[in-house]
Amino acid sequence: MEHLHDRRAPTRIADIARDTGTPRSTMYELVNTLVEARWLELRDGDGTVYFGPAMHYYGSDYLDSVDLIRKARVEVAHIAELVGETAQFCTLDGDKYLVVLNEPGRRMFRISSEIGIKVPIPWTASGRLLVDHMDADEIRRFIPSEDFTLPDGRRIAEDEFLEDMHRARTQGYVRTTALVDRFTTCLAAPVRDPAGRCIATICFVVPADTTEEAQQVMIDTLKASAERLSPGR
Amino acid sequence: MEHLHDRRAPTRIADIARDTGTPRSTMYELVNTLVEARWLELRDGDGTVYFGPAMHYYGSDYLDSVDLIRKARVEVAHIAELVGETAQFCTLDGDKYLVVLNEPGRRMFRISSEIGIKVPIPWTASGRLLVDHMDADEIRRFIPSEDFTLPDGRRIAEDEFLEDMHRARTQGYVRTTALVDRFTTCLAAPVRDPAGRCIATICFVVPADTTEEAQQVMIDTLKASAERLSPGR
DNA sequence: ACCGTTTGTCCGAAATATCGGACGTCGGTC
DNA sequence: GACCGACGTCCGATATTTCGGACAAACGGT
Repeated sequence: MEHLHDRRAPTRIADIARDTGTPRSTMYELVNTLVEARWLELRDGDGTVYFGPAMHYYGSDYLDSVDLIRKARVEVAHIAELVGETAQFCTLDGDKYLVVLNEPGRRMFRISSEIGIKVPIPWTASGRLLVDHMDADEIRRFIPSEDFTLPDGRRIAEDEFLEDMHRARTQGYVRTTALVDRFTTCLAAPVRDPAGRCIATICFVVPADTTEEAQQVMIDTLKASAERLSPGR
Repeated sequence: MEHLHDRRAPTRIADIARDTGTPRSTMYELVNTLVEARWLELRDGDGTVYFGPAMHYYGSDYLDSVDLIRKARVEVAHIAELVGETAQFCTLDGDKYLVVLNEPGRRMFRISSEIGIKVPIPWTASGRLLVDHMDADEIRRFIPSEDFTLPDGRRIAEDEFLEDMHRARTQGYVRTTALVDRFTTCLAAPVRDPAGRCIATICFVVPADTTEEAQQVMIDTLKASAERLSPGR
């Protein structure tokens, strides 16, 4: 299952066996068992398998069972529809950033969601909010050093990151441009627990050439949503 | 996992063991393994377990991988936001009706979704569309006789069902009131394949006292969405 | 038509998980 | 303070699954 999630594509059984180092005969038995239970599904008739409907049912049960996520679903759907851009709800998972909810905007430009994919904290706007309760030392210990290197090889200076973080805390939102992707801007606002600690973020992913006025509207929208999601406020 | 899905609530390990007839020690080992993999999650500190985040990630991958469902997500989110009522996307699973997508409306009146729960076809509005390619004989063979009995004991006459079905086909939508629940009206429109066969439905679940004008707007909305979802049209 | 590769199934030996019971701990009740 | 039931862990015997190799069928390129 993990392998399929990483590949994010229907995969042939023999390939799964080879790439995970599992004996072929074992993988065939395993997959057949899981297909019967509808955890997996045979696709296309070309012998590939991928996740089946049972995963969706169980996943929905999970979403409904977590209070904050259930509320966030409503907010994310609402603001994505309102603004027409891709909206997300994100948290930390260990020392990585994680997209929990993704609602694509009307713009059809990125189909694949990144739900469940872990990303280095410094690569993201939300990351600057999610660690803003730590001081410089704690952050250095918490975020692996290599995570400050972007996919294109550029390196984010540590004090630049800390500066972003402090500005974000005073402004109540954060904006980053051309971090992971040259043409994308991210806008994020913090969801905070009663102690003021950022436990999640809600954000927009928009083209970098979006007008400043439009971005201001989005920032206000995000702040309002984030406030509604912050427990005990 | 199936047991948790049926119960739809965090459950204590010992209860799962008892109710599924599994030895207690086995269930403890099993649950601990799955908790480590984040397929399950310990809740509340009261020793209950329920689905974990991994199920959500895998479920999202499934939704993204099925073309019709991916498109339906956009439609359902859109019309739920537009109208402010609960919208759903449904299909058949064997001889049962199944909610695949559920987007709650602004009305907060039913929190729990029914995603992945199977329901007898005659209990639903959509059911009258999903079998409308069959003749009376085929339907009699396809739908178990006991499924024509509603939860409150009333029985739906077979020719009444057939009549509903034919009316639905000519009108392009179906409306049912007080079927499963005395105060609820369902409005549904068919998603059809190029051969004209109903492969899914998109529907609203609204209070029975919703005005006729509002319902007409919803019906038009549903028909437009269903048309957009119908492949090869 | 040929041959090398991939696919899916089958088998017995070896590795692993399950089972059922025993046991210590924890909270409530009388 | 003694008793009771529920929780969680541990253990050896037993049942199940995995493994690796063998094999036939299907496929693709020359």
